[in-house]
Amino acid sequence: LTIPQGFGLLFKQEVIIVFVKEVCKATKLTKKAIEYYISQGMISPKISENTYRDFCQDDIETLKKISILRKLDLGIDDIKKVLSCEMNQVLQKLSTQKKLKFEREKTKQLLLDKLCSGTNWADIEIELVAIEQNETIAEKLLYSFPGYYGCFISFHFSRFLNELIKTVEQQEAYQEILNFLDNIPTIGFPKDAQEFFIENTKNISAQQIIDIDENTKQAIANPEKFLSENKEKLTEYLEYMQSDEYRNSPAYRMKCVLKDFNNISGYYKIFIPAMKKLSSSYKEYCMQAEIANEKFLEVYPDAKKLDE
Amino acid sequence: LTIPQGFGLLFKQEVIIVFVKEVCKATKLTKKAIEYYISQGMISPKISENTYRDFCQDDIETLKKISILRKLDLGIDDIKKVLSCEMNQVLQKLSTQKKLKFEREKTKQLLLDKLCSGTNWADIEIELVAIEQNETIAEKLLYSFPGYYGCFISFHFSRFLNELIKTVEQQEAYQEILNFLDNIPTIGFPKDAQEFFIENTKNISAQQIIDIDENTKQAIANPEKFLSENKEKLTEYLEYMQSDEYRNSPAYRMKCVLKDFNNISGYYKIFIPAMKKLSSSYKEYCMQAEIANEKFLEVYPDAKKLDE
DNA sequence: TTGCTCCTCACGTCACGTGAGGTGGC
DNA sequence: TTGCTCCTCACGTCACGTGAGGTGGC
Repeated sequence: LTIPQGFGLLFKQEVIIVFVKEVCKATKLTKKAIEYYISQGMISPKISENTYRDFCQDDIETLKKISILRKLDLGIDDIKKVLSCEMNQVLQKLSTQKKLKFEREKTKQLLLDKLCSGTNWADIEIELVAIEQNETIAEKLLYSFPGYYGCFISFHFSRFLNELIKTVEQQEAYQEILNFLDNIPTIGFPKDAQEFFIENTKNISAQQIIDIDENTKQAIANPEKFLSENKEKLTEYLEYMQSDEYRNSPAYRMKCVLKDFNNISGYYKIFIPAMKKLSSSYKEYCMQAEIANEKFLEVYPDAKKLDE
Repeated sequence: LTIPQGFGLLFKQEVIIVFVKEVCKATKLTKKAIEYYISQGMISPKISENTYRDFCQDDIETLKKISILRKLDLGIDDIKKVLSCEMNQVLQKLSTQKKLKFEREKTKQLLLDKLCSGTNWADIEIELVAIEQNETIAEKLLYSFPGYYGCFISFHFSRFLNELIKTVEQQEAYQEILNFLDNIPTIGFPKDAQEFFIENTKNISAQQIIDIDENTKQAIANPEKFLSENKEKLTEYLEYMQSDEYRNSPAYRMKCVLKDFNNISGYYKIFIPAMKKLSSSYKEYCMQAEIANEKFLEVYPDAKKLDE
């Protein structure tokens, strides 16, 4: 749909108005949908003398984008954010949120099957409680921490949150975690650090985040293999980490910001211990991680310096 | 929550009323949710003289079930069906529907990531069209065929429906399929056959359906392996298929019903050829299936009789 | 009287869909 | 005049949430 508006204006002083119906065709949206988006201020076509709306090419482009984002299940408010240039920042969180929801849906799916094949209602209910607990923590993690970091730890920890709470100790740990996460906003990231962080990590996609997590997992599960297969990369990496280039990079500054925050907020002192109490699979993972780290330091003793 | 109503009535003629608040506690539902379910006729507690509602133990049990089913994302109408003893029949379809939706969500997820990492809008739009086409066909298959059979073929074919329509021939095939599926209700399964079918297959879970499909896929992909690994089972199976026991079983009757229907409805003459035109991966699959079948008949020539 | 529970009724949500009723140009 | 498009306005959807305003028992 290209409008020969130039010709119209040039030769005849005639104004060519683009009507809704054409816009509907071009965007495959209904009239009512378009009217709704107008009412939401997402586009603002001029209104001509005869009260008809006049859509410009920009309006149509915007509507096409809206249509796509709606089909990808974004809500109107999120679409507004995406359109107003916070695109990657918003999509990153939403994509992660969808991935997390996805895992829960999978579990619910299995529960439906279980119901179908005769499992009793009480057992299903118990498992549903576990799913909800997982959801609560994962969502709070996602939105308590800025940008990429929220996506990462939310995804990282949700893996360990599928266990049923059985003991009083676990129940207490769950409460501690909720308290911790509810109070994060008050402690908060320093605002400039937060913006800096978001700006520098907004282009990392949810898939990349998962890949990073998955790689770490594999490395920890089998450190010997990881160390032998990645000798060159690791040497390079360690060199880079000790270089001035790194010390002056945004990555380094982000690391420092995170470290400070984790110390001050109680991430290390409250959150991590509570997670270990809550989830035996997480505790197990931490133990493996420690072993892997020791093996790593045996091979690369220089790396000790980096932690200081 | 057990109410000593017996005692109350026996010794004192005193009526013990169970109030909403207790029901809220017992079911973890809100008052408003409970009121809504009452307005929908899902429970009908008596109303005592002082206009207070009096919930019985049955009401509470029903509410607990409703709560669970809502958390599993069933709508109110579906829940009504489940509660009115069509449980397995409904859950089977819903579970399959969810699985299909699930796959689509996964694809949409990837599209979100693609958008995030810079893929242009037009490419995303094209892929969205493919997802919608898949959805249209899969949904129609699911609800055009009764019980287990609808679940099975819907799931079976959706695997091959992720290709983009590029040629005119594909577009035509797509239309043929839609026409075919829209006219199925008019041809229809004979009603008694349909009931018979649903009755005999309602206990098959969505997971089992997928497993069956997956097994077939594997067998076709590598027939030699399948034939050598399942010698005993296959011999047993062929014997059973030739026995009077089988000829008198519901399974046999169902097979006949299906075969007749597939001949009359145009399933073989219209639907299958159109699918081959639409989807190259399905065409490929069919060719493999034919090869596998020949190999099978080489080893078990007796099986030829079964097809007549 | 106060504080508690219970009730009904009305309106809001979200992203539109479905008419009803009226205008403007050919 | 007829048939077409355009417009606005009101009400419906789904599964409740959020008050408002009033009753009943201790």
